[in-house]
Amino acid sequence: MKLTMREIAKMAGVSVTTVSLVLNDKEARISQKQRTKIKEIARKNNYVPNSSAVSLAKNESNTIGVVVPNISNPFYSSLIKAISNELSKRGYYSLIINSNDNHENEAKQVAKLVSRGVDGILLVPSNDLYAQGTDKVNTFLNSIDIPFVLVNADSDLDINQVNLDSFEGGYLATQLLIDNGHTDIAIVTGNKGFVNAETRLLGYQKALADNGLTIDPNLVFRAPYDLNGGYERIQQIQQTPATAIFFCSDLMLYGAVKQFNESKRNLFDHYSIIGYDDTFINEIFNPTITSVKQNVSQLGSEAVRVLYTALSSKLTINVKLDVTLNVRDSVKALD
Amino acid sequence: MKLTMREIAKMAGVSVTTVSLVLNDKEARISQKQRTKIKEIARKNNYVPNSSAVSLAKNESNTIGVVVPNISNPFYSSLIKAISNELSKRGYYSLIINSNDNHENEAKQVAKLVSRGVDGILLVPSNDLYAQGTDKVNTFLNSIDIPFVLVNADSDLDINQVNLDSFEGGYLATQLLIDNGHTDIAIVTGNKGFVNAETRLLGYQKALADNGLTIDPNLVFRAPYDLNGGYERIQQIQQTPATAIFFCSDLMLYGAVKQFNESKRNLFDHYSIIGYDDTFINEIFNPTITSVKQNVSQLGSEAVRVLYTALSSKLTINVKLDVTLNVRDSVKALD
DNA sequence: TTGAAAGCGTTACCAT
DNA sequence: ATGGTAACGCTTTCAA
Repeated sequence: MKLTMREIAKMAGVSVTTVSLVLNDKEARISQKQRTKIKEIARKNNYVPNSSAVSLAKNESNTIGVVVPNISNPFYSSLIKAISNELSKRGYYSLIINSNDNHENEAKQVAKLVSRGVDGILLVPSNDLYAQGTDKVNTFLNSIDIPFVLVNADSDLDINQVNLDSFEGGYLATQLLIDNGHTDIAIVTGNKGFVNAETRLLGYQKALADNGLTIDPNLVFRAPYDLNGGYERIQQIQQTPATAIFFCSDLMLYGAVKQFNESKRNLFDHYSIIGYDDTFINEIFNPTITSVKQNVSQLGSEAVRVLYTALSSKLTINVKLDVTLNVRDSVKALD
Repeated sequence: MKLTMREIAKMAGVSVTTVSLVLNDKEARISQKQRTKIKEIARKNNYVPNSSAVSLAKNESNTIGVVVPNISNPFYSSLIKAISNELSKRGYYSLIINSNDNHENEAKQVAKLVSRGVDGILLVPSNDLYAQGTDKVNTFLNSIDIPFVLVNADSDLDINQVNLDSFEGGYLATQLLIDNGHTDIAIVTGNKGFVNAETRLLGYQKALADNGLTIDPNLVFRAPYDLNGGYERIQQIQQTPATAIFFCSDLMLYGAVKQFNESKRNLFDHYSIIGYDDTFINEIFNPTITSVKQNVSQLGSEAVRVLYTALSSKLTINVKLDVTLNVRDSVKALD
């Protein structure tokens, strides 16, 4: 059965203080004899500390709350994997919560996590939250009164944040299309306010401008970052002169592929295509799909690193990670 | 700052007992007046209970450990989503741990979870564990001395387990192929011992036998359930007279598609294909891919339900969930 | 209808 | 070098 320090103390004929000191490897002045004896007893009886008691006494839980919009989305699940591996490496447990991309639920979950006594929070915000506008976002962010870091999103606030460089992503993708001779380039970015949607659009626009191309607002489309978003927008894009399309998420791209398949056509025969996220499935398609590759595992480990320092210091850190292009075969030179 | 019951009690001019009773909505004999007054104070000051203290006092943590082989694998991430949503619905937190498909790490993580004081464990075992053989598996399973349920795998032991019916999956898939006139049907199942690998194979064999077809051992292939597994096996399958292939995971199937694409051929032109898991991407391919559909969210919620009853009772439950076939276009009649 | 107090398993301060 | 004990914030039994 569950053994307590008190019992070990009794067995060893010492006080609980001594046991605690020894079992926690404190630099205290305890004789080597006692040390080995106590440790031996603990080991033999297979002692495990009661973490609720430890948390209560130390007022810390060794647990980090991780809030994400959708655990099963490929991007988020890779991120979670990176985060939880890094956290576990540092001796922390992760309490992973699904906000279901709903800002009210998200707020509720964060509150519960705080009450639960987590030491800190890694917040991967929902699009639903960001769609509420900056004021709402800021109010929410400011209401979190324990150490936390905003992951995969930007904020003007002076808070800890680590994000991938979406501007660069938008720029690189667009530049590749331009380099291949395209001038009528459509973009399908996230809905108004959605996480990273504006930044990717800005990168796209800057690339066009830098190359002396005009920015045609009729080539800018918006949708949720999912299958359906792409499925619907591709139907409108066909009304435009676009020869190339930059989808700001691979899922959208797949949705477009599906739409074309349904009418027995091949999306890639009609357009040069570039996606975002570099989902593993991109190399399975024919042609293989060029996509903006985000280093998700780096995003996760940086987020943990930043939170870790936030746990013991007051200054805020703002990290922006580079992205690259994984060039494959879905972009063809326009002739 | 953090408010405690003691402070609320002081503000309300009552005892902590009363506060506790009220805030926990106990059926106790407290006047309605006090009730509203106390609740009001708590609400206004935004009181949240300290869960470490609650856990310590009640000797339960309201958290469940969930161990999975790979958080970012589409199948597991859907399962995690279902589990954690269901758990949260029942007021539990989930401590999700990645075993990285390594049985030693898996054992270590389970031990940590126990010491952490979780109320129970949902174990989705690694293939690496099952590949060690039944004895090792049983020893490990028997060593877990808190309520737990084995998820997505079978065991001869008298323990709680909930799994999808892999025999049925194998049978249905094979029957569909047979119904379409195929007699030389290759199967790529998991490696020896891998979770559900034998059962799917048995379903395949039974379907062949039931239809009076001979079971050709040369058409049985084994591989890890991943991209590479399919990529490699498809090269060997081409040496056989097979006209149809049953991949026991969609990932394997994608690997085979990739192999064909690389040599400018289309897998679906050469074979009737059926996969397993019904990953969302299957409807994006051309042709869309037929696959064995497992009701993952049901698997998750059943697992939670079983664990929930296990928390308060001693009898063990063994649940097997039906699977269905999601018939699309990748299986063609042989003429 | 309400309160006092013991107890949950630790930690950490203060003695000795 | 070691021990006593308050404290952490809550639940629960027993009394009033």
